Parts: sequence; structure tokens; C-alpha cells
Amino acid sequence: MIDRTTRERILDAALDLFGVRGVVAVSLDEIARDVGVRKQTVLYWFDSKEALVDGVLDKVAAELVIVIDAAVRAAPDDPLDRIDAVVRAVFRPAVRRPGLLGLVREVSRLSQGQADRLAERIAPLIDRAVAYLGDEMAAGRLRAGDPRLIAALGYATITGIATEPEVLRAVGWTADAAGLRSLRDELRAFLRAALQA
Amino acid sequence: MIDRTTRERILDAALDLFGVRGVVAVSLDEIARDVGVRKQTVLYWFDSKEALVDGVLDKVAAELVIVIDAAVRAAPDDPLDRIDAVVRAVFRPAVRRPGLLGLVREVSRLSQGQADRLAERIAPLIDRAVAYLGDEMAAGRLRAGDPRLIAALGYATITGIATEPEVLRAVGWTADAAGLRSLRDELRAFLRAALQA
DNA sequence: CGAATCGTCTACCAATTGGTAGAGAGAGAT
DNA sequence: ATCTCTCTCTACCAATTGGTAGACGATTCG
Repeated sequence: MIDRTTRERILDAALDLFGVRGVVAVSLDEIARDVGVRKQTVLYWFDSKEALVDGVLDKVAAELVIVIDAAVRAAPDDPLDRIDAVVRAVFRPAVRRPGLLGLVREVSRLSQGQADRLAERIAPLIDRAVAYLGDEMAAGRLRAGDPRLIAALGYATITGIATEPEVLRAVGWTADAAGLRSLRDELRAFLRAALQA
Repeated sequence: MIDRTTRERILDAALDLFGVRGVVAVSLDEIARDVGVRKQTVLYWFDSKEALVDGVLDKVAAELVIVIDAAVRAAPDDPLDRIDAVVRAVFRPAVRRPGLLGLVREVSRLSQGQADRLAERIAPLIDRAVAYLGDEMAAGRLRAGDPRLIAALGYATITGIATEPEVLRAVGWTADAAGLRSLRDELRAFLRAALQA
């Protein structure tokens, strides 16, 4: 019987560190120190740093799929309300764990194989979103456009705002509870306006 | 008399490499190889890697200020048209040199001092944009909202879409001339819709 | 009990990193 | 002709990196 806790703790620490500071900027030593273990223990659970990154990407994909799936299923029928629900659902974990979306963003800097790995796992999410946008556009309930690019733009807006605290700092925003609420509401209004027919 | 070409070539190479792959992921050796010179020549022109990053940040800030300033000055009076003009102006250099916006994005991962350095140089741009958005909102020509957050959201959309080719690839977008044009147009329509009253 | 397996550790290692010291080529200036 | 200054180079260096080899205690299983 394998001890799951150490492995899980390594994955957790790696997700946060990789996602916030970048994969190359974080050493196995640092992850190990964070977990309270030696580097060789990390290499016992994951054959190499690359394998650890793979594990973290799987974790990220799984978490995103769960959160978004749940939000979509529980959402009302109106497309704008539905998108609203997804934004609210993604916003909370994205703020609590900046590394989550940070790692998705990091993909552009990883190997092609790792990019494909994540893409493959998120593909169902993307396909469904693009198809949904296309249908609603055809029905006149959303502003017409290329649903693939609209999906990418929506993603870019959410991820960009969630992963670049420096930009928010530059416009004088503060990360307290009130700031978070107003940011979330402003983001929802922004996307609503961008998408509505 | 100092020879400017070597210094400039180092800055150019560093901007592209740092911006696309990240500062920590790029070694001085690699920059030097790119320029066709030895690492010690790089360290002759810039006292340390940190100083080189500073130099690159200054270059990025200067380039952005020039491009955006020119676009704003030449733009028509209607706020949506004006924003359109800025988007078009930023889009071209952003696509031609992905490192440009990539480096701005990289700031969240650099030291506080370096973040401040870039922020300080772009501050006039930000302040002017926020003030402009506020005025136009008050005049009812743009959708009302917190101008600071709206500015950040617009930035996030543009930067996100320009710096994450993997996402576009994941939705089946191709980087040919036609793809670029449709992406630019879709981005403009997206921001127009998000901002209009 | 004995043997095997599992999880973590110490001890190394080769390669790469940013950085130092200083030699030497070339160009002007005296 | 030589002195000085600018620029690039070779030769090193200490620290850190990802990774290997294998010892050691604990647990499980026959």
C-alpha cells in the first residue's frame, strides 16, 4: 500500500510554486524543503522534474474540469447567466490558488509534449464551450463571432486578470475582501458586455 | 566613444529571449551565443544579469510608450474608435515581437524593485488611460464601471491573447496572415462590446 | 522469526549558472 | 613609438542544478 500523503503534499507544493514563480525558477530542493523532506524523496515519488510537472499538470486539469463541470451543470439556462456562473466558479479557486491558472499560462513555456498533455485533458471542456458558444450565437442569444476566438478571449481575460497581481497593483487595486468582490463583479460585467447579443 | 551596436544587439536578443521563455530560463551564455559574442562581453556592458533585465525593461517601456502615444495622438475623437486605434497599434508589435508583452507579464515574477521600475515608466500611460476612461464613462459614452479595473481587464485581454499561443492553438487557430487578421478583428469587436455604453 | 518491500535518508556527481581576474588586440592621442 | 582607453577575449570559480547509488529503519508477509 502506497503512502499517498507525501506524494500529494509534493504535488500541492509543486503546484503552488510552479504556478506562481514558473517551473524553471523552482528547484526540486525548494519543493522538498517546502514539504519538509529531502530532494531524493521527491525523486522517489517522481522519476524526474519533468515527471513531477506532468503530475502537477494532471492535477490542475482535473481540478479545473471538476470546478467548471459542476458550475456548468448547476447553472441556469440563459447563456449570460451560465457564463456568469462559470466565472464565479473559476474566480474563487483562481484567487485562492494563484498557481492554478498560473500553471495553465505556464504551458506556453513548457515542452510541446507537456502542452499537448494538458491540452488533451482540457479538450472536452474547450470543445463543449466552443460548441455552446456557437449554438447560442446561432440562436441570437450571444453576440455573433468566431466562437473559438471568443472562447480564447474570455479565457485570456480571466486568466490574465487572475495571474497578474502587479497590474492590479499598478492601477491602485488592493487585494482585500472588498477589492476581490469588486474585481469579480467588474470581471463579470465586462464579460457579460463583451458577449451579449 | 562607446560602440552602441553590441549593447543594442544584446538588449534586443535579451528582450526576445526573456520575454518569450522567461528571465530565469535564459542564461547569459545563451544570450551571448545569440548575439555572437562571449558571456563576458555581456557582463562588460551590463554589470549583472539583474542590470541587463533593468535595461530590457527600460527598452520595453520606451517602446510601448512610443507606440501607444502615437496611436492615441493620431486617433479620432470617439472613445470606441480611439480604443480601436490603440488595439490596432499595439497588436502589430505585440505579434511581431511576442517578447514585448511577454516581458510585461514577466514582471510579476521579478523583484519588487524591477516591478516598480517598469510601473514607474508606464505610470503616465496608465494614469492617462484611467482618467480618459473615467471621463468618457461620466459623459455616458462608455459603459460605466471602475475605470481602473476596466483598464486592467482590457490590458489582461490583450496581453493574455498575445502571449499565449498555446491557447489559440488549442482552439484550432493558425498563425497565418488570415488568422492574424481575424484574431485582431475579433479582439477589437470583443473590447468594443465590453466597453460600449 | 526471516525475508522482502517500502519510504526516506546520506553521500556523491557532472553540468550549468552568474560572476571575477586579467590578458591582449586595436585605435587615438601625445 | 608608446601610452592609454575601449572592447572582447580566455581562464577560472563557487554555488546550485537535476539526478544516481546505495545504506538504513520500519512494515508487511510467508
